[in-house]
Amino acid sequence: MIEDLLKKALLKNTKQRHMILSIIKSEKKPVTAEEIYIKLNKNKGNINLSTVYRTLNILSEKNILLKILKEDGTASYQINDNLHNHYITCYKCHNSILIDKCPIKDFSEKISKDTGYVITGHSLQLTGLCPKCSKHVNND
Amino acid sequence: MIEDLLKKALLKNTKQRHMILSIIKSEKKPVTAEEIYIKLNKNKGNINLSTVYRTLNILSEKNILLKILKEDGTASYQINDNLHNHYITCYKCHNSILIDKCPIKDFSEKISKDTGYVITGHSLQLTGLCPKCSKHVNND
DNA sequence: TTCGGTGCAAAATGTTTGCACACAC
DNA sequence: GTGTGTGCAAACATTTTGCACCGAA
Repeated sequence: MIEDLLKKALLKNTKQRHMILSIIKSEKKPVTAEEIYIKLNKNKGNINLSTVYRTLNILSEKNILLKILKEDGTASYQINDNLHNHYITCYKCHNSILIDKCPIKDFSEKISKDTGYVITGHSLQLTGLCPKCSKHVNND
Repeated sequence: MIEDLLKKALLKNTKQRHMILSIIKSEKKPVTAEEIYIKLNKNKGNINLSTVYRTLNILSEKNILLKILKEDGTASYQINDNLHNHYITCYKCHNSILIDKCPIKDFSEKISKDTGYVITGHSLQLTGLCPKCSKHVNND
């Protein structure tokens, strides 16, 4: 429940936060602030973009959301459960496809043991050439 | 040799590119455009920041550099050899430490086989709590 | 000589902030 | 009622772009 998430984080349960979280929850892919903002206002939510950013920041700090950085440096967010995914993006055509299993999970434990850090999140982005583009490569 | 790198990428061997690449090569850590710019002009290089950005972009596209995104969405760059590193950053005190082995290397092959993508780069950033901070956590 | 590269200034993009008001607790 | 959260507008930081000139091949 969204209310519980907010309570757990000691945050007030406002209409805005509720709507933002429910959009993120309903998505399978990580979403950007802009995307959330657009969806909100399609549903006549009338929520300010600053509020979206502020909410995303505070929820990431509290580890309720996972901040994912895309190639271009913009951020996406998803619920920080163990079901998240990673993508590989073609640097030519910008197509991206899902990697069906998070390779970090297995590694986390080892890293945690080695470093003493409690690992709460990670961001992984692979880049490459998709099959189509790698066929007609001439290095340009 | 820097000239060879540029030749290989079919790029002209200019003074600016040479200086930028030699700064990146001399660093152990990934460096930002700004940092390169500052170092350049300390060495009275007098190179424009746009040029730095353009160079970094083109060299990343050619896979000579690896673009690394930091938590805040800004980019750093390092030479794209097999010796690069990853870091884990504490979300409280922002300390970061080195992870001594890149966990993705082993995975790349499998992913490449599964997806048909040619994997040319990746960006991995772990977040967590360092040992010191995880001791006095009370969720704020 | 040609075309790619650079410098400069200006714009675009994504994100953050200060302030006054609003609303959850 | 109090203090956290929000809307708005303005600021900010990073990165990109248009254009004229420059210089490597």
